[in-house]
Amino acid sequence: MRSTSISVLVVDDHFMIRLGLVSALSQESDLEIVGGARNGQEALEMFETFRPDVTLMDGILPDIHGVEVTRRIVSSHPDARIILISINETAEDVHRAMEAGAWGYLPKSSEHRLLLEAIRSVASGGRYLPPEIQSRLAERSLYVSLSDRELEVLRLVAKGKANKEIAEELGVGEGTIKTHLKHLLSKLEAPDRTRAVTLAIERGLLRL
Amino acid sequence: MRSTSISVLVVDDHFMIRLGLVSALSQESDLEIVGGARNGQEALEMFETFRPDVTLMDGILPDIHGVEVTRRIVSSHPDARIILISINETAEDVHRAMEAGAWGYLPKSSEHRLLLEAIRSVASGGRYLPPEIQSRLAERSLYVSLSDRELEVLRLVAKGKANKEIAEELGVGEGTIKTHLKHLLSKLEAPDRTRAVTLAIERGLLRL
DNA sequence: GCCGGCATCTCCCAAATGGGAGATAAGGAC
DNA sequence: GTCCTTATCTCCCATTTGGGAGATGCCGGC
Repeated sequence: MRSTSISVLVVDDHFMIRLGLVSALSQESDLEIVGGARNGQEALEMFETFRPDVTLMDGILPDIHGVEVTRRIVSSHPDARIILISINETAEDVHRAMEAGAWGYLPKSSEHRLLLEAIRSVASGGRYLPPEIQSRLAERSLYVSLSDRELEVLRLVAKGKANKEIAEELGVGEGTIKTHLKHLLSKLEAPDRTRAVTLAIERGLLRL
Repeated sequence: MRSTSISVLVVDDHFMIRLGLVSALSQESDLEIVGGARNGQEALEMFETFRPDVTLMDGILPDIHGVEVTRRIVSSHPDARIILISINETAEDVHRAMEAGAWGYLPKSSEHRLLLEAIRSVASGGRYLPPEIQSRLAERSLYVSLSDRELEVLRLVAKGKANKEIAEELGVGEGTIKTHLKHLLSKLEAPDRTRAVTLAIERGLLRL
């Protein structure tokens, strides 16, 4: 981490967003953009190459989820400073980003000032969360974690599979699937399987 | 429409995208950005004020859907040239954008060159669709239109409502809801209500 | 060792779901 | 006028769903 200027790596598959970020940061004398990655693979490679002070990472990438990329980078470089940027501002999402080792979270609608504030704050070792998200994070009673099996079942439910079909596909009894369903319905507090799917999508547990 | 330069209105709720577009266009001598709107309401007002040659419109806006904003502008100004920009590149989406009167469609991942090409093409009276989308549009056998009522029912299904609850909410008999469901299931070729919801989301018919 | 979470399985049973078939009425398109 | 779509309704009925209340074996944490 050089004292003279903060090096920044931008990771986003949308050209327009990369351009917006670059244009916002290039006006600042203490920030220097060292690279722009279009997907998770490129992000991992570029991180190794440039070792940026701060990485701005989009949540949704064509290959790997941004949270997963963050997890991988942090596991090999615990001192990495990553700010996740996402359209999706659910408490779920933020929670998982933080858990993965991100140091900041920015909604895509953030103004110039907040963006710079976040980068500088994170570069100097601080955390950054937008105020309205901090408060929502506090009352995150809605945070639930589904087991791998439950998530797998839910994914098949989202595909329109019936319990019996899911049972065949996973090679277990139908009763087992019903039990998993029963558990995940109660975890998500969903009245039925359809709402369980839409809730899981809303909370970022499931992707279409 | 001035012959000297093309005036452009940018509509997007994400600051970073607006910045990206502005920075991409400001380097071009024949393009002039006359305004940036953050939502549908602002877009309508700004369009009236500036009468831009070309409007770049995001598909997802906080208040009204971009396609709907397009429809409204075009209905009062049939000569409006609007390019829809979206993350979502389903044939469905493009089809509805075109139907609403848009003259072009751009994925958010589009590079600089395509963006400028689209603006200039549309400003001079042409249409613009990315090549890979044109071909997909041709084989859009999957395009189905749900009636207003069917969509309303499906929205409530996505919320986890049972047929009986939906019937009460809409003030009709439960049998009626079942018929609507039956019709929309067959239109979407969905095996059950859950898959109907996820399919509708995938195809951009329904938003969470 | 004990306990909690997970995955698996077993009953029972009321309620919801979805398919089939058909009918009526209103409104628009050709 | 006829045809089509939409919305409304009515039967019937097999299958599915989801809740309740268990039990077993396994693994990891304390």
